[in-house]
Amino acid sequence: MPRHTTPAAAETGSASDPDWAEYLRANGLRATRASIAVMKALDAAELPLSHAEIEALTAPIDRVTLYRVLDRLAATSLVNRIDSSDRAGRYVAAQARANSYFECTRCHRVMPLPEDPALPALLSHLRRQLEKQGL
Amino acid sequence: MPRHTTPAAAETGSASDPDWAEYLRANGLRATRASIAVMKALDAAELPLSHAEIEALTAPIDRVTLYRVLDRLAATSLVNRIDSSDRAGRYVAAQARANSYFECTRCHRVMPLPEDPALPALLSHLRRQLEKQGL
DNA sequence: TCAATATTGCAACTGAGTTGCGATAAAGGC
DNA sequence: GCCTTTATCGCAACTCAGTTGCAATATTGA
Repeated sequence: MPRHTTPAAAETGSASDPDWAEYLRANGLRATRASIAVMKALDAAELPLSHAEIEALTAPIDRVTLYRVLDRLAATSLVNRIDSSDRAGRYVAAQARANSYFECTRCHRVMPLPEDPALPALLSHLRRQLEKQGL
Repeated sequence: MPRHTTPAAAETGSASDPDWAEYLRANGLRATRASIAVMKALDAAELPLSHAEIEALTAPIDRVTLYRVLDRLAATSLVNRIDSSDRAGRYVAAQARANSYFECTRCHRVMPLPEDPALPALLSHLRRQLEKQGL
């Protein structure tokens, strides 16, 4: 159940279930098990996800395949890659991309800036971090 | 021959040869062969340098030692670490640090922005890159 | 000069991402 | 629907930046 507007909303299944296969083809990509799964996962995600996080959500897709799918999606701008100072890229579905992101220097989670609708996620993250450190 | 003002200019050798050992000690660090060599190299550098580049300039210092020296210098803010999208950090002597840097997306060299005195280096870099690509 | 403590050098390791290549699966034509 | 072309997949092996453990060594302050 994607939270935001799905582009080229060629709906197929249930009322609001975007047709990722069509979406991918419309953008010149092949509709494969892997690329569809990745789009779904990123679309459903609250925040930018790392390769490892996406891998967990889309198992059992091979990790190299996943890198390649992400590269292709990023090359077509269906997905944006954000690089983080922990040297692990984070990926966001392009239509979900906020203007800018910042990064928690404790745990390297990448999050949008305050004017963004995802602000609640950010605040609760900070709260958890502080608790954890007893601050 | 450092191009910019050396902090705590306790001069020793020839007229304008900063005493790095004193400088390091004044900042609570030990004056070791490695840390002095790194300060010299970074002070003389035109642009932020990668670990590999610094290693070449300070040979024969062990690469792990070099990582540790850079960490310590960065922790004391005598050096700033800039991370680049090619996942390799670049280092600048703190007193040489410009306000902001940008990164060549072809080769990942990190350079200061136009209001900076290092602008000429940037321009000739761009020129070389374009030539190389026949653009 | 000497003891306490930080730094060094080496080997081994981690984690993110890449490359090569044969096997497999989409897409478009018929 | 079937077949061919072409892209994608999956696996193994590899690269590159950075880290960790630890014994040997160097620096500092008394």
